[in-house]
Amino acid sequence: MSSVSDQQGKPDAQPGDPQPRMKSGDRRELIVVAAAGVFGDFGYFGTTTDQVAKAAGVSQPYVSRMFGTKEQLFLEVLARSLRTLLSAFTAEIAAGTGPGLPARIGLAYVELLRDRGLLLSLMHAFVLGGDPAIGTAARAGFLEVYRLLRVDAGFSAGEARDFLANGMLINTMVGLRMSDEFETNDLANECLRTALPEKLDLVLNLGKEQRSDR
Amino acid sequence: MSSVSDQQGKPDAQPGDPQPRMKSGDRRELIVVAAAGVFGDFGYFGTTTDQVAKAAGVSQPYVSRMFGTKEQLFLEVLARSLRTLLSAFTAEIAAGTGPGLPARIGLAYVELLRDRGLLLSLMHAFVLGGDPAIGTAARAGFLEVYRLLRVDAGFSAGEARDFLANGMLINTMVGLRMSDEFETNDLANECLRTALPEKLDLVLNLGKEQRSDR
DNA sequence: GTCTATACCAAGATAGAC
DNA sequence: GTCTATCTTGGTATAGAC
Repeated sequence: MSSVSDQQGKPDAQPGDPQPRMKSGDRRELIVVAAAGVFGDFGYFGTTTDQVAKAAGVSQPYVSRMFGTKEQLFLEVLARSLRTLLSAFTAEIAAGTGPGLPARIGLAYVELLRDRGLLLSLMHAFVLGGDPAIGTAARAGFLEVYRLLRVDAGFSAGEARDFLANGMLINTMVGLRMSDEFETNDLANECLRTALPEKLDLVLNLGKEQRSDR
Repeated sequence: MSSVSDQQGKPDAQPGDPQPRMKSGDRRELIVVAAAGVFGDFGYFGTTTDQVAKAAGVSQPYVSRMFGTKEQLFLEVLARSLRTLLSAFTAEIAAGTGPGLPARIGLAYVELLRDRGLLLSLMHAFVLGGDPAIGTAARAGFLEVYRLLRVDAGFSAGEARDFLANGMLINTMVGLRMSDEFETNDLANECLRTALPEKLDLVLNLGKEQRSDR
């Protein structure tokens, strides 16, 4: 997946560099993806539209112009995150139900960590349930995931709970940057290993990236 | 537990009402408790010092004056939340280890929902692990809880994980205000019942309060 | 110890050029 | 479609009175 500005043969997002013109929809997608990363790190209120703009390599007013409000942008990030998650799960279900499904959906979930900020943006949305717009969308999204697990995937109520509980724990530990302590703290080490028996390396690599771009 | 201003025989926190003088430490505690509620609803960045001041019935500059910065205030809320949680767990351990301990600690955890904003403030802190000050404190707190479970309470790694995972799921559903949908949405209903086999009413009552003071 | 008034800054959104 | 310049608001922190 080459970065968009490669089509011009130029490096990404140089500060004052005017961006090449682009179809509105493509640029929109680009900004939403960049926004997911920033919202994942700082949450809805903690993120500025300028941070998003910088991450996407466009000007701050352009972000406002394109999405109207920061809230609208966040809602689009949320929608994209849920869409991606639901289709990843749906793909596993389509690949066959049966005793192996929970494990496969679990792996698919962890793989979503590759999509920078996807799960963390969701998590930030989930803890803002009191917000009129965000809370409504977040609840609906969570319930849609629950429905998919129970109905489409055929999980029992207990299986769905266990799955979601583990997911929330993983999200929390990623949000906590627990991987920062992986080598230096035995408890952190064990905690990560226990919560992520598979794909531990994914979280650790993620942690390195995060540390380097602060 | 009577509210502090009752000692004056007056109703709480009237808008322009100058607050009675009080020992600095008492007022501090009062503000930290009020702040926990607000931070729990809106998170660190989403909360204004003015909201906290209103909730505590003092003036906004007084909050700044007393805590220096919003960050310092949040760190004190975080510290108080962790202290309360750890001593609740410690009390259960002191009451006896053995096969019943996990269940008792689980109940003690859910009881913490009575302390408005306690678990939600923690949750907001956990997803801000990238913040230099908050992240550091949050990681240390989380690991201290993990240590207590593994060492003091004698949980196995798997038990500790299961316990924490369920805790994070409960926090998430509370943050999501899932209880808003309890009566109208069958999936939400089942999801809450499954995650909170005990003390479901506690979350539902909490939900009512939250809805009424928005 | 607590308030009122205010300075100061950061951030979201708008206007208008290109 | 995208930028620069700017208006406006809201929020933190400070000064100073009581």
